[in-house]
Amino acid sequence: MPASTSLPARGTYRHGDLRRALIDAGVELARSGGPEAVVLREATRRAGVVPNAAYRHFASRRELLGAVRSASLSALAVAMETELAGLHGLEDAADFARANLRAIGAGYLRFALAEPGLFRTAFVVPGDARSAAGPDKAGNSGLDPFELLSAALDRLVAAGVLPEARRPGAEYLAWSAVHGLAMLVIDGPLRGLAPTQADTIGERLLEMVEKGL
Amino acid sequence: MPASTSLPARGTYRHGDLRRALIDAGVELARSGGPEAVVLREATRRAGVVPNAAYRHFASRRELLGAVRSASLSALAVAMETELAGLHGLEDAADFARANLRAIGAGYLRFALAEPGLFRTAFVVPGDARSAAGPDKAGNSGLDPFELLSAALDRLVAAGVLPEARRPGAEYLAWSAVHGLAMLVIDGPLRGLAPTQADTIGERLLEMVEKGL
DNA sequence: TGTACATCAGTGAACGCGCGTTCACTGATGTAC
DNA sequence: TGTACATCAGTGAACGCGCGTTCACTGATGTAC
Repeated sequence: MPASTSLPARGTYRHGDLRRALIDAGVELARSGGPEAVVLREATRRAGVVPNAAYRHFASRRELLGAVRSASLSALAVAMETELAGLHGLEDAADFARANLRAIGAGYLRFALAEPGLFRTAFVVPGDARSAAGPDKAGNSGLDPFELLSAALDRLVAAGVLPEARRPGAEYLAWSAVHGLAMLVIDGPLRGLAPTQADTIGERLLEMVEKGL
Repeated sequence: MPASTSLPARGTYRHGDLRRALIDAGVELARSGGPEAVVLREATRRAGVVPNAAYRHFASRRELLGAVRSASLSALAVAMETELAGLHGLEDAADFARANLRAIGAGYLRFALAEPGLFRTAFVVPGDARSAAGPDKAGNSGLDPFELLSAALDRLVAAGVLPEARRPGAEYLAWSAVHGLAMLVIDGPLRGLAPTQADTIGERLLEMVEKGL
């Protein structure tokens, strides 16, 4: 006898790890369409489950989106860490600290260009208040994107490149520059830019930040 | 006899200038809720007209949104021009050129903070291809926001502050920095920031751009 | 080791909602004679 | 100056859509004895 179309494709009544499956589906949706594409019904469809089954694991669509947002931030952190890991052969502490900050920025930009949907999702305004740092937003190092940037700036101070007096709030300046370029290129008026052009501008932007900070 | 609720509130059958009224209503919607709040049916409701009447003036919701977007860009240009007009008593051409660029940036940031909904609408990706510059996006000077920035940078070169070699593409660097801060503050993780703090960071950011450009 | 039972993850059906858009229409306006 | 008529801006009714969410349910699992 043929399986009814309304019956789940999986053989068992229980799913196994529906929460995980819904987040994964949500991430895929976010990847291809940004935060507004994270539609609860579609996520359940992809998980092979009836729509309201989601409410066993999330109180609302917003809560699912929040989980997807954390996953996106975590992916961003990993991209930044990957870029950091690529640094090599820099003996001088000052050079290393500088390269560090550049790597942070380059990783950020690279991720934004490679995964615009996830990038936009990572920065959606969370519906619930609780948006404190947490391990679900972090990369392999345990630091989230903001903390990675802070660490790079601290290293810059430690190496004597950035005067201590200019350190407070420096996150916001560096972050603004890089975030702005990302936004303009993936979503804004610089949308048409070829990836190589975007890279070039990214280089110059990081140069400007380093010089102007 | 009481007016039927489905009849228009206005006395006459013809509206007068429905196109204008729909754009105005759309701008109000964008002001309070950003681009996604520009809902065709709500705009017609506010104009006191039946939903499909909008199709006499716009081919689709997207087209209405496009008109609202142009109006938002125009408002941004005006805010920048207003800031420029406030400059006074700068004899030295170099000082003036520098103040000029700062005013452009400050106007941009001020508008983003004062009208986040319109700001976000101004930078929504237009559905139709034709997004060329046009008078509908411009301020009183006839220049749109991007052109205002370009002009300020040109002045910087003319005054000998910015080396000619660094001029090409400088728009993107300056724009990125300011746009990024705007985004982080109105929509992003810096949402909670007090306006005075935002101003302070804005100042420092413009300093960084000037120094790093 | 085997059985009874509580737990609770997922089902099935339905809800109300507001949206964008299409259709055939009506009646105010302005122009030609 | 007055009348006939074409134009086309706005009406009225309806469509299909997919969404988030609620309800009472069913049946697989794991635990207590």
